[in-house]
Amino acid sequence: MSTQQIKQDPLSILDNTFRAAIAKALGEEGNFDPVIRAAQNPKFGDYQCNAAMALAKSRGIKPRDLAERILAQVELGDVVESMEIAGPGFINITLGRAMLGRTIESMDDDRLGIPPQGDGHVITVDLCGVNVAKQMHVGHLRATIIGDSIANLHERLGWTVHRENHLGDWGLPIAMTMTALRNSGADLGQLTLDALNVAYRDAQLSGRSDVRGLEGAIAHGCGPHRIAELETQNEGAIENISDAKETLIALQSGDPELVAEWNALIDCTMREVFDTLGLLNVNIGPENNRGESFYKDKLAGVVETFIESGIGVEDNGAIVVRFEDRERPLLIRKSDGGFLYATTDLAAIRHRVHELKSERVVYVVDARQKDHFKDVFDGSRKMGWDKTPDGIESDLHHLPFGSVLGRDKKPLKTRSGENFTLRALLEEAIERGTGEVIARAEDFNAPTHGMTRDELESIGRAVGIAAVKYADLSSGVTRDYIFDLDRMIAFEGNTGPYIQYAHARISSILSKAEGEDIKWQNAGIQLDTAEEKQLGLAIMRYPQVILETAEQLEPHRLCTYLYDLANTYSSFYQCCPVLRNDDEDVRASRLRLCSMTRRILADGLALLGIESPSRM
RNA sequence: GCCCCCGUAGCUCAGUUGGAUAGAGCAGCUGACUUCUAAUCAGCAGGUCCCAGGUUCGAAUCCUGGCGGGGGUGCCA
Repeated sequence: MSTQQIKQDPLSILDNTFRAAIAKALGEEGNFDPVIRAAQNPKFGDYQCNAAMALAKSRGIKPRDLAERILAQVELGDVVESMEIAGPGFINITLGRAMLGRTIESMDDDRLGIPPQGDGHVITVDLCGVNVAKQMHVGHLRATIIGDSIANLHERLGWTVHRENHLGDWGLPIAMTMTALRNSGADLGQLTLDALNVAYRDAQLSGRSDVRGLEGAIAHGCGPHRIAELETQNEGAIENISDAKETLIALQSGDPELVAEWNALIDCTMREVFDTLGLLNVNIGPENNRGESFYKDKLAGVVETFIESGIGVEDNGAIVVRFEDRERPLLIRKSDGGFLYATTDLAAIRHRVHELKSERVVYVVDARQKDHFKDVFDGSRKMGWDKTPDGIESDLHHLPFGSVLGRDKKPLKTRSGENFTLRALLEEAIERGTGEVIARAEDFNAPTHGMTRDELESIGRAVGIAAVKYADLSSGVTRDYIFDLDRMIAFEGNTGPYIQYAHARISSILSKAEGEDIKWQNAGIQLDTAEEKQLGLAIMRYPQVILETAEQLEPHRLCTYLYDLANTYSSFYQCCPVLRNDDEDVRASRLRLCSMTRRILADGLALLGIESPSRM
């Protein structure tokens, strides 16, 4: 992914031209980065070339002299309107309006100027990651919507995308929950996820016992947090564990009754999970389920392979992988013969890279598992498991996201100390959004006035969900953030609804133009006013933003761009009458600018998993 | 103990990968609706970029050492 893939736009032309000019000016062979950047301040033009200073210094020339020599080599015709040298050796570039207009016209196709990157690129996105018998909570919000957005972006670029919902559907915790449910005589067919969740928690509390783990933790100087946690666990009963282990063994060996119960457990969980995912408007369904159980029969083989290659070694009865640069080993088999989540993750990497042939595997998992993924990735590299069948080194990438906190800056809990369910939070957001939409529809002049209750609720849902998702996606993924519905639903400034609103206003203009049978689809784009030109420059940047957002795995870059585009449009909207303009050519040009802006806003929002109502 | 992340305006955050006078939103103040949707726009005010060194033409950004907050740290996931 690089700028070179976008051929026709002024930015690429500037890049290529200055690249060549620098070599000529220096009289040297070589590929010099021309450091073309958008100007921060309009008084410095639209773009600038910042290469002269660094290059001049290392060659003992005056930067401004070098800038002069570079400029003498540059032949850009009408791509630029003017260029001048400023400050220590900046070359400020003002783009030609006609060329800019033609560039935007050329972007007016079904790809909006985004170059395809087809050729069989494959990516796996590990996202959502719900656990069977547990409610979705805010933690899953991020793993779901960030992952969905990353997947969307790569799809948009023509990649083959595997969305993998790595369910926690196997192992002792599940067996313990099943045992607890059996003992309580519950009817699995009638269970709600709430009841399941209670059973899960109770089973965890009553069953945890880990004397060896505690000793190890103390011996290895673990933090007080971990030690206290393990001590608490030890206070629980031990018998439950052996019960659960029996259940697990029976389940493992295919006991039909248990397998049926296990499936019922999954069905019960996923019914509600998919309801919630439906509210969230993400593209994740049953076809994306590939949980831990998928890998259960591969774990013994994984460990054996590691042992045979000498990379997995025995230590106190356990099998570990050691690394040269860290003390912490990677445990892949417990001393009691059981496997760990690292084992499953290794099997999953093997599958994703070797079977699915992914050249990129992105794990959208919270930041606390950073060390774990570092170890698992390095462990798989030691085995060469990061190589696709074609020998490509796969980019194994943990995308660590920060925690969602309550207003007290502590993990979000209800009064009684429970996790909020994600569904409850989303429903509240939808309620707030709907209330707002209905209130505004009461205004006789509102475009939504007179719409049916169903229509208004549909818009309200889109607005409420947009508020939550945009608030999450618009700040850097690694940061923690405070879940504050009041702020998210404020709908002013840098929010999802603000962008939706810009989209709705444009839609309104375009539908009026259609009603008046005004033709503009093939109009020449004119950028005579400052506002039109700024809008044109913003439109032009879209393809590059998409490439960078996908490459860097940073959805907030797209958010920042969309906000800037919506904002730039609003200034244009204020200053540049469209339908009211008497000049047919100007009117048609502006309509085409409106159309491009609307399509980019809708496309960008869609990539974030956010809907774009045409009225609100 | 060791490792990782974070620290930018009163609050919430950007900062184009080292460029010019550090930018937005919210909150505050001033102005703009008989007007294509005011969920808007134009403007004012607001800064020890945690601290101290270093690297260089140039540092919020890179390197070193501190301070403060959070997280992780061998048989849980």
